[in-house]
Amino acid sequence: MIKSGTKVTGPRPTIREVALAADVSTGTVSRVIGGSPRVAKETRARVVAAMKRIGFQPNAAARSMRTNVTKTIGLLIPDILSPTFARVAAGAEGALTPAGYMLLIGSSNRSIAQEVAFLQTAQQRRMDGLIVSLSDEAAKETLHELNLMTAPKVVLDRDIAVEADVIQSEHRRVMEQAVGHLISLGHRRIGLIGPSQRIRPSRERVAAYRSAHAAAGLPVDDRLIRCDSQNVDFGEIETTDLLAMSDPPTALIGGSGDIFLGVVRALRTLGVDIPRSVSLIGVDDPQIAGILGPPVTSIARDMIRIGDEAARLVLARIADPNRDFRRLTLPSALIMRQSTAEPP
Amino acid sequence: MIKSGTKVTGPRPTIREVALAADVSTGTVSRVIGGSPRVAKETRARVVAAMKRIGFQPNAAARSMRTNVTKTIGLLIPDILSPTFARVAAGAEGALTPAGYMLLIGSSNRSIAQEVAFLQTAQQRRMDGLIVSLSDEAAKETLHELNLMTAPKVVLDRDIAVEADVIQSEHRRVMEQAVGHLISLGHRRIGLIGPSQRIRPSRERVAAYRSAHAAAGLPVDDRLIRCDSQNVDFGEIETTDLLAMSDPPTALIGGSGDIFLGVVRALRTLGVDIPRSVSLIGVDDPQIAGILGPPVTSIARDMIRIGDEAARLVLARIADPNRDFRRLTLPSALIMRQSTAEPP
DNA sequence: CTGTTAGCGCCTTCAC
DNA sequence: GTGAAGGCGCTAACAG
Repeated sequence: MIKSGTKVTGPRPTIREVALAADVSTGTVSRVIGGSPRVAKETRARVVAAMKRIGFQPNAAARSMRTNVTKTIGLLIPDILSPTFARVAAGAEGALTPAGYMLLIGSSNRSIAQEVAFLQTAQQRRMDGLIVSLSDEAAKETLHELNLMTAPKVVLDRDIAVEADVIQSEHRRVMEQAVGHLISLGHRRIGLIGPSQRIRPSRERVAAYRSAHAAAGLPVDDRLIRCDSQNVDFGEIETTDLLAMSDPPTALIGGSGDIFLGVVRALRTLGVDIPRSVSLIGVDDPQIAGILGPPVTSIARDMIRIGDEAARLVLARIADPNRDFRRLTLPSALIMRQSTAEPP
Repeated sequence: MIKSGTKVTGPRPTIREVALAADVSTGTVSRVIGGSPRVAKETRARVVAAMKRIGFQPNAAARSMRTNVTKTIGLLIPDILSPTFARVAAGAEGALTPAGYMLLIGSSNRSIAQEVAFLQTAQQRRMDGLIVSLSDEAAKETLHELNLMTAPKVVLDRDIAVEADVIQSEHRRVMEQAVGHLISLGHRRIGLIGPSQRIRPSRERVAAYRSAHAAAGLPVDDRLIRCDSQNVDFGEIETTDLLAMSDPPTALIGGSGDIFLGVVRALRTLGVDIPRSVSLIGVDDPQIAGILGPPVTSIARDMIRIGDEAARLVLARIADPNRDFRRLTLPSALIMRQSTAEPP
C-alpha cells in the first residue's frame, strides 16, 4: 500500500488502472472523463474517487489522436515583447482558456522563416485554429503555408488572399483626425514615422496622412514620410534625421510599438521641447504615453479586445465551419493630451 | 489527378499514404521522418519527395504517444502583459525553438486557481518540462500540483519546497546600494513600494532596505514600507498616501512591473518635481525609465537572460535527469540616471 | 446504464 | 537496408 502523498515515479496510470480500481470498464472511465451523461451517479463518484486516488490525468495526445481535436489554438505574432501584441495574446487567452482551449503563442521576430516554421508545427500539432499577424503581406512562403492549413484561421489586420475571418482596426479616420488636428493648429510640415508599408495598417495610415493633407489643400512632402521599419533604433534615427532637415517638420506622428520609444528618446537627446518646438502624437502606446512629461496625445486601440474577438471568431468557426467569413473592423481613438501646440 | 496547388480538404495523409506513394513500407517512412541513418540515400529521396507531393505532416500527437516525448515546455507566469515576464518568455522561446521544443505559455493573472489549472493541463499534455514563476509561495495547492509533476522543473526566484532547479536574481546587494545611495544623498525617510512579500524578491528587497538603514545607523519606519500588491493602482494609491503623511518620504523606490507606472502617475498628478522635491528609483522597468523626463535611476535585471538560462536548465535536465539540482543567481544592476538628488 | 472491441498514426523491435 | 506486426492511451460504436 502506498501512502497518499508518496511520490511515485513509475509510469503514469492509464484508464485501465482506473477501471480496475473502480471496478468498471475502460469505456465507463472514458465516459466519466468526457462528462457523458450516460453514467450512473454512484458509478461516476466511484470512478472519480479512483482517478484522484491513483493520480490519473488523461493523456491529451491519446485523446486527440482519437478525436482529431487538440483543444489548441495557435497565435502567431511578430513580437511577444511588444506590449501591443502581448495584449492581443492576453485577450485571446482570456477567451480561450474558459472554453477549454490552450493558446500556443509563436513569436516570429519578424522573420519569415520563423513564421513558416511556426505554421508547420501548427500543422503537425493539428491545432484546431489559428490567429495570425504576419510581418509581411508579400511573403508568399507564409501565404502558402497558411493556405495549406485547413483549420479555421483569423487574420489580424492584413490584406492577404487567405480564406479566413479578418479583424482589422480602423486606421484612416483616426489618422486623418490626428493629421487634421495638427494642420488646424497651423502645422504645415508633419513627419510620419511608422512600420513598413508592407502591412496594411501602415499603408492605411500613410493614405490617411495624404488624404488629410489633400482635404486641407496642402501638398505632401514625401521626405516627411518614413514608414519602413519597426524598432527603437529606426524611430530614433528617423527622428534625428527629420529634425536635421533644412526645413524640418514642426510636428511628428510616431509609432507604432517600439518606434515611439525611439522617437521620444531622440527628442530627449536633442533637447527638444514638447510641444513648444515640436508637437508629438504617438501611435499604439497609451500606457507609456500617458505618463510622459508632458503626457502624449496618441492614437490608441484596444488590443486586448482584438485578441478576444479573434478568439471568438475562431471558436465560432470551429463550432460552425460553414458560416460566412466575417471582416470585423474595430475602432481606434485619438486620445488628446498635452503634446501638441501651435508651431513655433 | 489533382492539380498541384489545389486545396484538398480531405483527411490528412498518414505515413501509409506516403509509403504507398514512395513504394516503401511505413517503417521506412518512419525512419526517414526520424532522421535514422539506416535508410539508403536514394530511398530517402523518394520518400521525401512523396511526403512533399502529398503534403504530409507527421502527426505530433501520434508521435508523442509512442515516444512519450512531446517536445513541449510549459512556462507559467503571473502576467503576460508585464514586460518583465514577456521578456522571460522571449528568452525561453529563443533557447527552446532552436532545440525543437515549443514553449507553452500560461498567464495566471496571479490567480491560484489558474495556476493550478495550468499545472494540470501541463500534466495532461505531458509537457517535457516546466518553468514556473508562482504568484504566491504560500499557496499549497500549486505546490501540490508541482510535486505531482515528474517532468523537470525550473523555479524562478521563489523559495519553495520543490525538487527543481532554481534561478534567482540578486536582490539584496543592489537594493542596499539603491537605499545607500539615497541615504548618502541625505534622505532619511525613504518609501518602498513593491509586490507582496509572499514572494522571495520582495522579501529580499525589504530585508535589504532594512539592512541598509541598519548599516547607516538609521531607524526604519515601517509605515514607509508598502509591499503588498502588484498593479498600477496599488502604486498610485500608495504613492499618494505616502506623500500625504505628516512626515512624508523625500525619496521613493517603486516597482516592480506595473507598480512603477502607478507611482509615476501619482507623482505627475500631484505635480511633484523629480528629483527636486522627491527622489525616485524604479525597479524592473528600464525601458520606460530611460525615456521619462527626467530619466529615472533604476534597478534592472536581464529578464531575457533569465528566460534563456531557465530554458537551458530544463533542457540540460531532460538530457540528464540525474544531474545535481542547481541554484543559479543572476546579477542585477543599479542604473544611475537623473531622478535622485538631495532632499529639499 | 455498462462492457467489449476496434482502431486513431506512429515508432520499434524482430526478421529477412 | 527494408518489411511486417504490435501496441502506446484513449474514444466510439455496438451489444447487452
